[in-house]
Amino acid sequence: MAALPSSPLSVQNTPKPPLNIPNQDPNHQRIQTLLTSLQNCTSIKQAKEIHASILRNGLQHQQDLCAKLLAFCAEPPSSQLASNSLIYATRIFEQLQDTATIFMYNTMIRSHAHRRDTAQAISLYNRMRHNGILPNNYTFTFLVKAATDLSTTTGLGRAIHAQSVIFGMPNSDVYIQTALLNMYTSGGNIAIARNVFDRMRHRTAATWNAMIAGYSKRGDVENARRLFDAMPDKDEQSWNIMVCGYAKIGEGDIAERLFEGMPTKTRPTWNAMIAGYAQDSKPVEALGVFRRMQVAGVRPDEITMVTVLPACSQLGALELGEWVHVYIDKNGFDSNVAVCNALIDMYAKCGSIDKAITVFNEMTERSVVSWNTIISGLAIHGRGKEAIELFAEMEKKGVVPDDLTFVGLLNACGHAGFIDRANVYFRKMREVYGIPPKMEHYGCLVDVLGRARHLNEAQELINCMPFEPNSVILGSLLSACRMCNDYMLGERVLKKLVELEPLNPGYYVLLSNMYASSGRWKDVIGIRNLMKSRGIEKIPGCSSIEVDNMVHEFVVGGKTHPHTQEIYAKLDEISEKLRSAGYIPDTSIVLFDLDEEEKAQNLSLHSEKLAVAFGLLKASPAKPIRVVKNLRVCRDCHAAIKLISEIYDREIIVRDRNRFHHFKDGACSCNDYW
DNA sequence: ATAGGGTTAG
Repeated sequence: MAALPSSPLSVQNTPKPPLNIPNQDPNHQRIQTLLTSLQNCTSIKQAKEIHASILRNGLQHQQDLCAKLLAFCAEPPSSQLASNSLIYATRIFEQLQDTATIFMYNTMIRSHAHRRDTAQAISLYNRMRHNGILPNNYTFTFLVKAATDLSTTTGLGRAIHAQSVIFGMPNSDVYIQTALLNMYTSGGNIAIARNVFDRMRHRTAATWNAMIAGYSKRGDVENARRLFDAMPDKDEQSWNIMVCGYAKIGEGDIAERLFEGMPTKTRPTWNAMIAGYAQDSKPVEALGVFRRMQVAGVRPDEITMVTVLPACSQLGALELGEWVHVYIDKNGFDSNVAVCNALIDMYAKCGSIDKAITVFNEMTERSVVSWNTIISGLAIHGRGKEAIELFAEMEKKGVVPDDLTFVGLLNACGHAGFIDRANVYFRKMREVYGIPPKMEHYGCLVDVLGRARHLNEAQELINCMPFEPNSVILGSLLSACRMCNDYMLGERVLKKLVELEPLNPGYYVLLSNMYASSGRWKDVIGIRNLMKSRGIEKIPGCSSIEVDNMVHEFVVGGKTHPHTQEIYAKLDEISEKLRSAGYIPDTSIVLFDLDEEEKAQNLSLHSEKLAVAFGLLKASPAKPIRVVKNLRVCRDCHAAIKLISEIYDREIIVRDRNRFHHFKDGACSCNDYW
C-alpha cells in the first residue's frame, strides 16, 4: 500500500481523508454559508443583507464573521463600493462594543487613515489601549499614515513614531518604515526622512518611490534624479514621479522627453504630466496634455479631475470647468471630497462664486479643505460677511480650522475692510486654536491695516513680527504707502524690496505710480531709468476672455487678434458713449509707460478694455462678460468698466491679480476699495 | 490586511 502524502504540499491524486469532524453545532453550517457569501459579496447592499442574517441568527458574537464583514465594509474604496460604507462599518463596530479584536481595530484605523481622518484614527487607538489591547505592526503602519497628511509633521506624528519604538516595533519592518518616510517627507522633514531611508536594510519599490517623491515634491529634482538613477528596480510609478517633478520645476522639455520615452503610459502617467504643468502654473500646457490624453483614448479618473480643475482655475476657463463638472457628475466622481474641493476652487476663481457655494452646500461630506476653499473663495469676491458666517458655522460643527483657514478668513476681512474682525481672528488663531501665525497671516493683517490707511500700525506689526519681512509683506506695506501717499516710507520699503527681489518689475511700477499720481514726474523718470539700466522690463498687462470654449488673450494695444478691426471700432464706440456720459480719463499713470510705442497709446487700449470690447461683441448677451487679468486692474479701467456696465446694461466680472470685481449698474462689488 | 497620484494660500 502506497504511503500517504506526508505534507499537504505534495498533494497527489489520492482521495483526501475526511479531516473535518462533523460539527454538531447547528450554527456551523450557517456560519460557513455566510462566510462564503461574504467572500462573494460585491456591494454594500449585499453586505447589509448578510449583516441582517447574522443578527437574525444571533451570530453577532462570531468574531470571524464580524471581522470579515467589518473588513469588507471598511475597505478603502479602490473598489466599486459606495462611500457610505465606512458609516456602516462604524455601526457594526459600535455594536461589537468592547469585544472588538486587534484586527477589527486595525481595520477601522486603516479606513480612517485612508480618509486622512487623523482625529478618528487616534481616538480609536486610545480606545483600544483603554481596553487593554496591545497594538501591533499593522496598527502603527496605519496610525502613521493617519498622521501623514498634516501640512507639517506635528508632534503627533513624532509621538506615534515614539510609541512604535516603545511597543517594540522592529525598525526592520519595511511597512512601518515606509509609512514613516512618507510622513516625514510630506511634513517637510526631508532630512529625517532621508535618515530613516538610509537606515533601512530592506527597501521595497514603495520605499524608494516615497523618498524620490519626497524630494520631487519640494522641487529638489536633482536629488530625486540621483535616487531614481540608483534605484535597482524602477517601476512605473518611479517614472511618473520624475515626469511630474521635471514638469513642476519648469523643465517641461525633459518631462515630455521622459514621458514620450516611457514604454507604457498608463492613466497615472498622464495624470502626473498634467499635475506637473498645473503646479508650474502652465494651465495651457496642462490642458493640452489633458486633450492629448483623451485623443489617446485614456479615460480620465478622479485624479485627472483634481489635476485638470486647477488648470481651469488658473486660466479662468469657466466653460471648460463646467464641462469637467458635467463629466464628474456623469461618472459619479462627485462623491469624492477632493474632486468637489477642486470644483469649489474652480468656480470661485472663474467668477461663479454662487456655483461654488452650491457645490459646497451639496457635499454630503466635507474636509477642512472644503471649508478653507469656500472661505478663500468668498474672500476674493469681497463677500467678507458670508466668509465670517461660514467660519462660525464651521466652529459650531466642530470642524477644527487650520492655518489656511485663517489665511482665507483674514483675507476676507481685508477685502471687505473689517479691521476689528481681522484682529479678533488673528488673536483667536493662537489663543483658541494654538496655531502660531506664519508670515502669511502677518501679511494679511498688514494688508488690512494698509487698506484702512493705518500705516503706523502696519509698520509696528512688521517690526514686532518674529521673522524678517519677506517680499510679500513689504509689497503690502508698499501698497499701503501708495494709498497714504507716504513717499518717504515708500522709498525705504522699495529699497528693501529691490534688495530682496532686484529683478521683479512690479515694485518699481508701484513706486512709480505713486510718484505719478502726485505729479513727481522727475522721480517717475528716475525709476524708469533705473529699470532701464538694470535691464528690467515691465510685465505687459494681459487680459483674457473665454468665448465658445476658446480663450482669447489681449495685451495692451494688441492688434494680432483676427477681429482686431471690429474690436477697435467697438472701442471707439465705447469711448464716445463714455465721453457723452461725462467720463474723464484718469491719465495720472499714463506717463509711466516705458517705451515710445507704449507712450503713444492711450488708456483706452488697456488689455482689460480690449477684452471687454470683444466680450460685448462676441459673448452671449445672456451671460455676464468674464475677464481675467494678470495684473491689478488700473484705476482708469475700473472707473470706465463701471460706466460700461451701466451704459450697455451688462454684468462684467473681472478677475485681477488679487480679487474679483463684479461690475453691475455702474457700481463695483469692491466698493472702489482694492 | 501593510504604499501609491490629487484638492486650499498676499
